[in-house]
Amino acid sequence: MSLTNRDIAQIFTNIADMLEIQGESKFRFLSYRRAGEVLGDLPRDLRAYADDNTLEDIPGVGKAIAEKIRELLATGKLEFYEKRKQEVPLTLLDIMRINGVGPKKAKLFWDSLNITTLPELEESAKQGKLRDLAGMGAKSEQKILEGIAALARQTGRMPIGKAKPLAEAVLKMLLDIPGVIEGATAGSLRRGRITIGDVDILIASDDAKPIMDKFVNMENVARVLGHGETKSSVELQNGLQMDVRVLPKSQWGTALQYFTGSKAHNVKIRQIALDKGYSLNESALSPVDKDSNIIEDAPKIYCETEAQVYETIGLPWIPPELREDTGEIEAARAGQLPNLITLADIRGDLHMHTTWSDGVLSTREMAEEAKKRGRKYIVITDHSRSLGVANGLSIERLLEQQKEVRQVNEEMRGEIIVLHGTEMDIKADGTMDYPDEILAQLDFVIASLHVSLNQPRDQITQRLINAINNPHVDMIGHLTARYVPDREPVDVDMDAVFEAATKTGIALEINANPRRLDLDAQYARRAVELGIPLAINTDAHSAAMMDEMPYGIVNARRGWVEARHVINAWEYATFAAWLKQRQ
DNA sequence: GCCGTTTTCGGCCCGACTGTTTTCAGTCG
Repeated sequence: MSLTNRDIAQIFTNIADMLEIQGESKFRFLSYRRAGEVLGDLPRDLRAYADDNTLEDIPGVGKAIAEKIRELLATGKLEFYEKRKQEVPLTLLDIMRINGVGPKKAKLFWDSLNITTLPELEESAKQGKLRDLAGMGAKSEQKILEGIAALARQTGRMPIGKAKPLAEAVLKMLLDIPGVIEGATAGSLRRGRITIGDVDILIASDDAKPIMDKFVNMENVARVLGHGETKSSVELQNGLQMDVRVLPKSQWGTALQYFTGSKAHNVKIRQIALDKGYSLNESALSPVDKDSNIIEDAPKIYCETEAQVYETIGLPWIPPELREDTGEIEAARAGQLPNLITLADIRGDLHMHTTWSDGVLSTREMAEEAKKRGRKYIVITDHSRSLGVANGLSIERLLEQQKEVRQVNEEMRGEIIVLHGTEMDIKADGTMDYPDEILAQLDFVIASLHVSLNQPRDQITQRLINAINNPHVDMIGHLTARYVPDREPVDVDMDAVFEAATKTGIALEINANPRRLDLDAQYARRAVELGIPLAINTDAHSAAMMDEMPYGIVNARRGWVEARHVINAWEYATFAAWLKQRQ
């Protein structure tokens, strides 16, 4: 079993934690942490970079880390890591997951009480052994017990589809407080990440106290983690952590920029600010001298908008979805930021289900709902015959359905165009679920993986390539079949899939369902680079799911996708012409 | 350990909050 990018990323993250516990140079362990962050989200397998000799082109990867990646790929092990594990127990890293416990505390417990695991720590806390340690007290001990209990409640990062509605409800409540001028969610939610670690809410107001008080007293709060004058943190009953910060409107731009992140993006932005003669923090840009010390009596620059912040340091405003330090700052400098797609660009929806298979609305109802949402054209794509659990259509029912779709299309002429297609299964043996002569009668054919998702990489890859090479298949649906957070993506050679897709001109889907968001952003970006057309579809099984399109848009924006890359952002005539030249 | 439109050496972001403290260290984002 070879190591995945995520396996390798985790090893570097662990090394970072270990080095931090050991009191290594800050910049050294930060380098490993950065490598861990970058490697988990790469569009290609590390092996491919190693084969191309381009490991060191990856930002955050230099000579030393590239060498370690090569060792891991070649041997499956890393001598450096094995040695560290001898020195720092791996279980000590679990202790650092407790809110309020960092490397210093972990080391303190280990050194003084020989604690290396969570259960040991819990036991010691219960026995009151922690309170007498240097810098500890009864209160800290209690917090550790609460933190351990919270850890058990948490199930890791929350899918954006769950976190976003919660965050927006809280934001709405806070916006109703008298004196509040403006409010927004920041952090990874604003950047549109697929999972959210905690929610950051910013409020512009001159009177923070009522906001702080209302926030920590919300009824779904399980635990108050902090309650300060301008900043408070709570843990909700479902385990989600939420932070609220209040600031004057005059500082809105710097604060929003600061708290949107990402950390890597901001580190670079602040460096650029320093080069321009300013120290940038969440409240202002402060002029500095040549030693980067703030000039006390020089006037600070306050920014009400983010655009002013970027402008002051000589850059155009960078959309939040791009702020991951994966080339957006260089692109901004060169005046080559992409013109990212927006929800308003979407004209069609090419993937949806009806009561013919496992949807809850009829063809006509889906068409009406799509029209309400401004779609100009849709494709009805129910499941194919082998997917019994989803009431997949036999060939007879498929052809019968076509008559109905044609009729609805006729009835709604001038309102919306309704096409007939299928979401066909790519079967476990790699064959397609309908014969070619049937597929030829459909307007649009999606091929998707739904079964035997645990097959080995070669088999999964071959199944996808078979579908891509079928001349009737127009798009691959939710390519990796992942489900956030409980189902991992299939094990697939994406380079091989992309290569096949490039040859046939097939489209790849960005499924907008917030549990899927598949293709993931880094793959969407790679598809754009390779000239592979994309489609952003809701895969709606109901009217409500049609409203999930914004999740797909945000994910596409994270992948640097522009409207011109997206076939269902095209005018119908353009889309139809594309379909025709495929046939 | 990484990185370079001043640098291949010498930098590397910054403030709020908490709990323990009589002035600050640790954690977090």
